[in-house]
Formats: sequence, structure tokens, C-alpha cells
Amino acid sequence: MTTTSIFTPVQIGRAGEDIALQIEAAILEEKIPTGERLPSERELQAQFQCGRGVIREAIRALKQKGLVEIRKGAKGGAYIKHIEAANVGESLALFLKQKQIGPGYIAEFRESIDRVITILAIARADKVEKEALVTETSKLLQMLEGPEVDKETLARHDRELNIRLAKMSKNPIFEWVMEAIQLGYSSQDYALYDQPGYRRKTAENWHATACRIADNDPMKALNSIAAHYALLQRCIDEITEKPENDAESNETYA
Amino acid sequence: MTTTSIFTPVQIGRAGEDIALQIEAAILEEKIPTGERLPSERELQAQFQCGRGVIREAIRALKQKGLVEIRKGAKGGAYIKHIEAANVGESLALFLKQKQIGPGYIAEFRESIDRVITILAIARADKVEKEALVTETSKLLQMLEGPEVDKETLARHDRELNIRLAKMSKNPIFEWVMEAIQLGYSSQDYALYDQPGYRRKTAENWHATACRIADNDPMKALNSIAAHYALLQRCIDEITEKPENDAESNETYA
DNA sequence: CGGTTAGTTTGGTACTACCAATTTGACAAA
DNA sequence: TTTGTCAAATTGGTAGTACCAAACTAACCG
Repeated sequence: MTTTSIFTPVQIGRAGEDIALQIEAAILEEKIPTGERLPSERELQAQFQCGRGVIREAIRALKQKGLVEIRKGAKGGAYIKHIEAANVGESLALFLKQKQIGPGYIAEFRESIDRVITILAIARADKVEKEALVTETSKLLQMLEGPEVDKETLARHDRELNIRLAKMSKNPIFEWVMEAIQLGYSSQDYALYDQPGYRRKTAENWHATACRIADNDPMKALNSIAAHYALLQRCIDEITEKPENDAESNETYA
Repeated sequence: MTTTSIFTPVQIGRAGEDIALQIEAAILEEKIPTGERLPSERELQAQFQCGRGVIREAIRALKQKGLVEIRKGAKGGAYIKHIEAANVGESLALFLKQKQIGPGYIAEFRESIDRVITILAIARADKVEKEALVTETSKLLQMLEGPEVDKETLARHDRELNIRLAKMSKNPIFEWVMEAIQLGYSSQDYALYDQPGYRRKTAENWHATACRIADNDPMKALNSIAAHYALLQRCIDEITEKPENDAESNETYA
């Protein structure tokens, strides 16, 4: 009778969960197209026959999952949006942080991913992309020539190189994994750019890898990658041998 | 003893976000140890000087992130818990689902992960673990002998084998990635168990892989893995009989 | 001693009221 | 007509109250 009744009222416990699941399902089944918005909280409250707080909590859950973006004011509401890698990356970051996963494990994982990505990139990326990668690595080298070398800039450039390479694999999952790792736990990577000796070696290694990718030489490219992570591992070992930091301290909770 | 709270009241907009971040930070810095619980909603309401709804939404966000587990009743509340792979896996599943990632990409990613895991497992797992893996794959074969072959049971067993193998890599990240993939998008794997012809081949392949891992023969183990995914790819191709599977994905993720 | 029951704690829900941000549109001024 | 301004409507954000439901506690009764 009404076109607005794709949702059904709830009567049992955990209404909030149920509502969130219903809306989520509606979004994933594309009953509400991306870019459109959900009914307002007060409308949903009427449709679900529940309090507004429940609706708010449900929408909040969707927001946290990255399914919707919430805007205020007239014409505001919960707009369905594309999920970004950042959302999953954040979850991954939390996971790694709470599990106290050491940098060695991260490096090992990253190396394995990098190796596969490199092989795929050589096989699938076109000449333009490969040459662009070489150009970008050259820029990284040139940055080191300049007098003032900003560590943040170097790290950002390094991240962008990783993402660019991942895109060249033509498999979106690798691209996502790379973005998630970058977002989640790339801090130990910056360590490579802390010490001037490693800094240059790392940049040169990036350039060498890019050139070997452009030359369609997978074996040598893998050698470069291995060298990169050997460098990183050495760096990690040196850092973790340093004295204890102040990580554990005041536990003043009642 | 309401003297020194580790939380500070907020006055600007987005109080809910702010509170959630404060509590999350407190949890991650282990100011509240795992297993303990946050103050009750009403206490937090007093500490933060805000409405209870705000507190509820903040705690709800933490629950969605998997940081806390909420229990009702006296002695209830938000208990800090360990993040499980399921939380991240759910995010990944949403991501894959909304991005419409095809099974071919998933299979490719899984194969690359499987290869690395296998190498690591051969190098790091002890003899007991390897033999247990062989035993489990034998069970899978025996299942096929029986008359009633429940597809769900086979699939579950297959999942457990994957997780077991991932654990043997001794790198928790691979273990997590495997769990996430299993949770997120393992449905096309079941396709292998749909058709009787593939069913037996897959089980035999699992057994062969396990034996070669137990024999510490990485090259042959990798061959088995490759065979497994060749089988899977063939199955996928048969199912999606109209594949114009070239990269139409150039505009889906930007 | 053991089972039952009442009370307390705490999350779950409903409802109301008001604030803040944003869009829309009416209306006045140039 | 065009443009600037302001009021109204829409909608999320917050505060507060009240009550229900679940779960633990402890007193009470057999």
C-alpha cells in the first residue's frame, strides 16, 4: 500500500541490532542506490515504530562501518557511499595495535605481498604505467639531493609509490591490502628514512626495482625487493635493540 | 572517589565522536586492562557531563569496532576484550561485497597467500603440526567415501584446514588474512564441493599438499597449490559462463 | 543447608524538548 | 531582473526523564 515499507517493525529484544541489520541489508541489496539517502531519523522512527535513540544507534553503526556518510541540516541525513579502504585499514590498524604484532611480522607480510604485486605488475601494467613508476622513483632520488629532506614528504612519497605499484597489479584486492597496510602500520617504514645511510639506499632500491619492472625482468625485480626488506629488517633490528621506551607507564585507573 | 577522572568533559560539537576517541585511546593505551570494564553508562554520563545517549553511541561504536563486549544486568557494562579476526573480516567482507570484486580476483589473491603460507609452514611448523595436517586431510578424504556427503560439512572442514595451515606459518597476520578471507568471501570455494568430480580432486589435492608439507618439499607443495587453484579457476569459469572478465574495474575505485 | 524471592545494578528503549547546522524560499533593495 | 538578507523548515546532535528487562546479590524462608 505504501512504497516506504521496505522495513518492518521489530518487537523482540535487541531492536537496535535488528534495525541496523535490516538497513545494512537494504543497502547491500542496493534497494537504496549509492548517493541516495536514508529517510530521516524521525521518519525511520515512525517506520520502525521505535524510539529515535535506537535509530540513531543503528545509523551510527552503519557510519562506523563506512556504509553511510551523515550530513546535518535540511537535505541532510545518512547518504549511502562507497566503502573506502580506509575503513578496513582502520580495523586492521586496531587489530595490529591491540595484538602487539611486531614489525618483523609486518615486514614479512609486506614483502610477500610486494613480491606478488611486482610479478603481476610486470605482466599486466602497460608501458606508460611502468615508465611513470620509474619517473616517480627518480623524483624520490632527486629529493635526496636537495639540502632539506623532509622525512614526512619522503614517507608520503614512498606510500604513494607502493599504492601505485599495487594498482599496476590490476587486482583491487592487492590495492586494498596495500592501502590498509600503509594506513595501519607503516610507521616502521619511516625508520628507513630516518638515518641518512639507509635513506639513500632505500631510494636507490626503489629506483632499481622500478627499472627492472619496466625492463620486464621479474627475477631481478624480486631481488631488489628482497634487498629492500633485508634493509628494513636490519633497520628494525637496530631500532628494537635500542633501550626501552616509555611505553608502559601510569596506570592510574580506579 | 570521583576525584581524578582520566576523561575530560567536552563542550564543542561532535561530543559523541570525541568521547568515543577518548575511551578508545584509553583502551589502546591499556589504561583499562583487558577483561576489566568501563564505568557504567550513568557514571560516564556524570564524568563526561553529557547525556546518556551520547555515551551509549560512543560505547556502541567501540562495540562495533570489537574493542568491547557489552553485558547487561548488575556487574554488566562494557568489558574490554581482544579484537578478533572476525571483526576485521566483516569489514573486508563488506568491502568485497560492495566493490563487486569478482571471484577470480579473490582466487588469485588467495593463491598468492597460500603459496607464502605453505613455504613458511614448511620452514617453521614442527613435525607434530605437519602430521596433524595430514591427518585432517585424510579425514576429508574419508568423508567422501561415506554415502551422505554434506556440502556444508565439507566446506567447514576445508575452512578449518586453511586456518590450520595459516597458523603453521607462525605469522599472525597471515592467520588473520586467511580468517578474514574465509569469513568474507569463501562462498566460491564451496563450488568446488558442489560437483562430485571436482570434490574428490580437491580433497585429494589437499591431502597431497599436506603430505608434501610434511615431507618438507616446498616445490612440490607449491605445485599442489597451483593445481588446486587451477581447478578452482576452471570451476569459476564454468559457473560464470558468460565472462567478459577483462578489466572493467577502471572506474569502480578511485 | 538450600532454594526462593526481593532488591539493586546496569544496559535497552521510549519520549520529549531544545540546540545547531544547513537548505530553501520569500521578500526587500539595488 | 537581479541580488542580498533573513526567516522558516528540515534534520542531525544533545540533554534529560522515565520505565522495562536482564543479571547479579543478598536476605529470607523452607
